Amino acid sequence: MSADPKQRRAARHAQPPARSAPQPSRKAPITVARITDAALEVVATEGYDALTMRSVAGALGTGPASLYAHVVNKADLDELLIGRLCSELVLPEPDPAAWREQIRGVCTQIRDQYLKYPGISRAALAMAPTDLEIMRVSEGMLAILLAGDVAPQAATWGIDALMLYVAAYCLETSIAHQRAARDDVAWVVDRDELLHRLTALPAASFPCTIRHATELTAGEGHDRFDFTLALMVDGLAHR
Amino acid sequence: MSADPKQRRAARHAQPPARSAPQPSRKAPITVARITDAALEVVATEGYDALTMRSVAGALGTGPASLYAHVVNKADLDELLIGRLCSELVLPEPDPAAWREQIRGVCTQIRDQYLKYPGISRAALAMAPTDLEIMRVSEGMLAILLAGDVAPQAATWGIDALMLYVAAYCLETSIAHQRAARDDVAWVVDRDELLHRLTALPAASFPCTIRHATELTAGEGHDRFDFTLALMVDGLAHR
DNA sequence: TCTACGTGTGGAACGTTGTTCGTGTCAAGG
DNA sequence: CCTTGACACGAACAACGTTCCACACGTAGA
Repeated sequence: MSADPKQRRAARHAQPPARSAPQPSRKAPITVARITDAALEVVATEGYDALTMRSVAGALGTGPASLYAHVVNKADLDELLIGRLCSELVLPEPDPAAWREQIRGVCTQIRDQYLKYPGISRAALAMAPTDLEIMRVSEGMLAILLAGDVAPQAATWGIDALMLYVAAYCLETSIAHQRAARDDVAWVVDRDELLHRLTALPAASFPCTIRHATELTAGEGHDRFDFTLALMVDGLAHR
Repeated sequence: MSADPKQRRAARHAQPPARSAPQPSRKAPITVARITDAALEVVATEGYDALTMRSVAGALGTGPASLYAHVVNKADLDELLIGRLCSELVLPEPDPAAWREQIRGVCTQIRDQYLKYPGISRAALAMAPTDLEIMRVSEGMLAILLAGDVAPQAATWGIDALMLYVAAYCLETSIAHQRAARDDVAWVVDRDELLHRLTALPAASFPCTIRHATELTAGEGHDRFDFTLALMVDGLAHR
């Protein structure tokens, strides 16, 4: 194996890494897979803010310097994590009769993966969509939309918009969740409190907000998400 | 004025700060406004990553500790910046005949403000929409949509989706811009290079991506943005 | 078999970040 | 005049990403 980790990253991007001998050497050496697993564990239990070089190194029982033999940066680690997440998505065989449900299904999978690892969508937003696993997901979604007879240009731009929205939505709800978990109990969840705040606004400046405070605070679970997804998907159907 | 900066933030949120004596004390004291100005200057010239307590303090000719008498956190500073940005948006008087153009106009203003301060949309995404200036914008957009006869529930959720998308879009393009500015010249802008990469993918795994590589790399300027905005706004009109 | 080497490991350290402590300074009130 | 309170800021602390360098160890060559 090469000594320069940048060359290793390049080697990772060359899709089939040939078939190197798995080399099950004894005594648990540090590998990229183990680093990725430990990092995802950290994010799942403590959130993305707690994802530090030191925290993953600690989970592996070593120091932070040991990671840099396998990973270029923290940005590289982020790329690995998103790649792993994307690799676990199941892309359906395109069915022209059910293309809307299929895309919604893929987006819901992405949403659930993001929310399973709170805050990781921030890494997804700050990353160049160069990764092969991400392109695999894009390819799958593109195939579904094309099977649904969506125009190619609308399909590509629509996929871009969908992925951006899903990531932003998950980032927002992740932040709201962990804020609610930190500041005592149920801070955002308490709809009555939020509704009271809205109606307490100055009536002269916020007439619409006050009149429709119930709609502003409405939505259980992922109603908002489902609405926006349907909005965009149905829009793609009509052009 | 109170000594505890948290009380000051609370005082800022109480909308009309009464009419305290302006107290034009001599010798340029540090104020929240001056901090906000200096911070926006830093972001505009060096990007959001360079926005440090030390950098704004340096721009003000002092040390970082001086800021904490006027600002609770860096998160509080972010909130101030977004509030300032929102306060500079002009909200049109709702015109039922032109509501689509009006929302697109507001979203375009938000976009241009975000892009004027590269990377600041990250702060917008990571913030609770509690701020009064943000609510002023929401109120304005809600008034426009309601004037356009959009159903209240669709209007509120649609505004949420629009603002999330605009922020995510600006974050992505800001990152792409500064990556292009750092890594030599034109790294992302070079469409031929990108197209070449796409067509170099394994044809067996990426048939759709390769076939529609031109559509994937298409779009000058904000074509993608305009497409998605039209997609969502037109969708809101039909429900 | 011994030896030199390359490779992965990890303790220590550097520079930078957000944030706090404590001291100094200056204007207003008694 | 002195006291008092608020403000400014140098210094420091903990934690972060990252790098340097010395050490251990399995393997190839003499």
